[in-house]
Amino acid sequence: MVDFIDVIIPIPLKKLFTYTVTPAEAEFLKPGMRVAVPFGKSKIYTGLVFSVHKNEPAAYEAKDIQQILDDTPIVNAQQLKFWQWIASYYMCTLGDVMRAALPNAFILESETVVTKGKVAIIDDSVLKDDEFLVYEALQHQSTLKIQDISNILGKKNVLHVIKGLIEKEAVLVEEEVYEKYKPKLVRYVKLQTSYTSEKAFHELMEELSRAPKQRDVVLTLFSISAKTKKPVKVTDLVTESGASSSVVKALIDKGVLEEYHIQTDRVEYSGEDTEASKHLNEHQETALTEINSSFQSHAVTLLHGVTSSGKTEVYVKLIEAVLQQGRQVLYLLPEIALTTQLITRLQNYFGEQVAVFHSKYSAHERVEVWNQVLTNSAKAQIVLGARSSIFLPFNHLGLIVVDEEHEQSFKQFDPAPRYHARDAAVVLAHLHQAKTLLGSATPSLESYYNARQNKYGFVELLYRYNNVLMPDIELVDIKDKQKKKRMKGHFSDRLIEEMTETLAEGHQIILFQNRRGFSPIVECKTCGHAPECPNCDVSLTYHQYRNQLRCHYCGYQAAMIQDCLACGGQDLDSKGFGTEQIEEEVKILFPDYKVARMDLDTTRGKYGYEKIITALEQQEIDILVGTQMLTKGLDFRNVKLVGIMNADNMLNFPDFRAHERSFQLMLQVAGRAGRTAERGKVLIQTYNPHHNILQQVSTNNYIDMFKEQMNDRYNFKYPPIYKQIKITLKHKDFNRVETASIWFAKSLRQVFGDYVLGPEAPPVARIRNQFHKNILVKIPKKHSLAKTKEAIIKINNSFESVKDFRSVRVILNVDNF
DNA sequence: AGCACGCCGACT
DNA sequence: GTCGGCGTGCTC
Repeated sequence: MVDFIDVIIPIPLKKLFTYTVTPAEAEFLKPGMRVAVPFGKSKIYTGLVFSVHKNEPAAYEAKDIQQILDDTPIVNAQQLKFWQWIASYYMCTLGDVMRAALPNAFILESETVVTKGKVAIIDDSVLKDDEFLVYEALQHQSTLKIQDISNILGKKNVLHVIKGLIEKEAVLVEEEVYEKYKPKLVRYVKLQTSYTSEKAFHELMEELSRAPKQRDVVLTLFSISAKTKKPVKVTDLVTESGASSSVVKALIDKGVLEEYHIQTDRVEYSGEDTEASKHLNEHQETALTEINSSFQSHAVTLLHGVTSSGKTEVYVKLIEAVLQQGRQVLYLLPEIALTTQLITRLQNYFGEQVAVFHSKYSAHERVEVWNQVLTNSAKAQIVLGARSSIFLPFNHLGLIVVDEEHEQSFKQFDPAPRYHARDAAVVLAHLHQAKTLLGSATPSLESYYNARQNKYGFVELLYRYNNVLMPDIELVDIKDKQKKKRMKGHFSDRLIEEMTETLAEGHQIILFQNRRGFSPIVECKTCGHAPECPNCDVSLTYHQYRNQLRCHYCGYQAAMIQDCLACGGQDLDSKGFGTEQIEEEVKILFPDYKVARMDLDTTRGKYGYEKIITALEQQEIDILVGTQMLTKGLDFRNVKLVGIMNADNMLNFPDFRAHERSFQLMLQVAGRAGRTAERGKVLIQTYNPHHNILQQVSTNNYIDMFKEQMNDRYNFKYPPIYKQIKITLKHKDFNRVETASIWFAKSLRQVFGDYVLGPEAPPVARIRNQFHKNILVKIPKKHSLAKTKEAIIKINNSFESVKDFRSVRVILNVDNF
């Protein structure tokens, strides 16, 4: 009887792949272990064991596995279930999920390595030019990688050359697999055991009397180990003794010292002792009690707590209780809010038990966190992480906190799986029979709706900490101001007044400029021509600080043009206004104050973001101009005034959630003002002060906003009343996407009728030289989501069997908002 | 997704 | 006449 395993391969193929294993291997292998498997003609991939069985595949002969990579599973049974849920709900393959879930370092890939062939000397004349170059390079270097050969030949396609060389037996190729993760080892030294006796030690000192440096090192080592009674690191020894590391090396070579290595963690917390969690005020206390009782009847509870109400302290109390039961906690945050501010705050309470996991971590650091969670290490009882941390190998999860629940960045858009971390977290918690707490000052409509439907529990926290008043929000009609000539650039007289006053009092100011949808473009005043991206259907945006034109979609950059490309006119105008222009204007209006800017450009570096935040905290900045980034969970004590430069561009954004988002964004930004004793002030400049959303923002009226928006959602068949799936088709040939999308939409209409919208070209119809078409399927609550997806998959399958359509890329995006 | 196999234009 | 372009099909 032969044994088989089914494995997941990290490529977007719908099937699992079956390999043969020996009975001993079948006994050893468990689902969740990694194996190296041959795949295709020559490649070796990392597969993840999904099941071990004895069903021989009928249609083909299974290959043998190459190697087993783990001793114990690195993915547990609950995760595999979770992966399957993600794959089926978000309509992607298990391979896609595997790619997203496992730290990169776990996924080994083979690399083709070229070495010298058996025939020792080859007659040069039989080799072609390219072949000779490779052959010669191998005389100097024992191995070459495909990439090296590409570089040598200056070509991309080198496979033919290699093939020719193999035929002539001039080279051999092998597949080499690299273990990407190497534990970080720290060098330690100790005295050789033969010198540990007092007598031997004295003799050693005598012996070293003529080598004073070495003697010093040995003495230092002796004193450090006497003091700390712990292993001594080489680095510590070097710093303490002031000797160079070559002295230490000499001692090791002599056999006086012995060198050894201990595996260490890259991710280390070196903080003070933990402090006790704060006492809650009466409102927080009530909220906590309500959350706990809500958890009795609901697995998910939404906490609606206004900005600065002290939600974090409530979370801390909940987390403490869960930790006491010996269960793990996952604390999810939008990437951008994962700043040192919150991390240190939690570390102050929970010390070493907090592990952090986000995209700025290196591959190795991620593996370490993964392993800590997997082994339920004391160092990872609380994981603080961005959306991808839902994939960590939890085994005793007791609570998931999703903070800033309304943030759209919880949804993954680009590579599959296109999951929403908040929604996936609810499912994950369910698998662990854990509770989920969603927290926000401005809940998403879908969560609030779920709470009103009693699907989720609901708790409110409506008082700010220390009973600070909510900021006073004032709307400024800039249309009127323009008419009366009271605008200076983009600043109304009201805003300038308030700014002057605030600065005079020694407080700080935040100016918010929503960049999206309103970027500075360059336009010729003579002919109206604006330079466009050669790869995408968008105008290029002007970046002052490097005097460049850039495309936000594909990253294309060009030098700023001197004269119009169409008519040669010299009079160019940079339209629109971004953060840069606001910054310039502020500098002119308030030359005596320090202005800084926070947007994608200024926060690019590794600590760029932290630098600006710290500068603001230290009050080195008086006025901060920024984009959305400003909204995310930052706590600035001294900011008193917040100015929203233009509310209209977000309100008019072509998206069914534009109003909801504007409301959330404005209230979040407003929340940055006056977080301590003094009441903050918010000025919102707009052309349309009577807009309902602005009225609701100014009165902080969530309920009205909710009711009105829900009414729209109901009327126009949008989420959360209807579910929706977006289907995007991409191809470099416009006509092909056109016909393909019409065909696709027509097939969908045969099943779903009027619930299908499109095909429609998105606002930017061409990105990276690919034309896009969107089709939207709306699914009423009464229809089964599973059946709908089945039908879509069926249509997609027949679509793919049409020869002309096969090269059209189809992207399915479930809950595409 | 890669990667090999197979059929048509621009160079010696 | 070849070299190399990328359309099509398969991967246990």
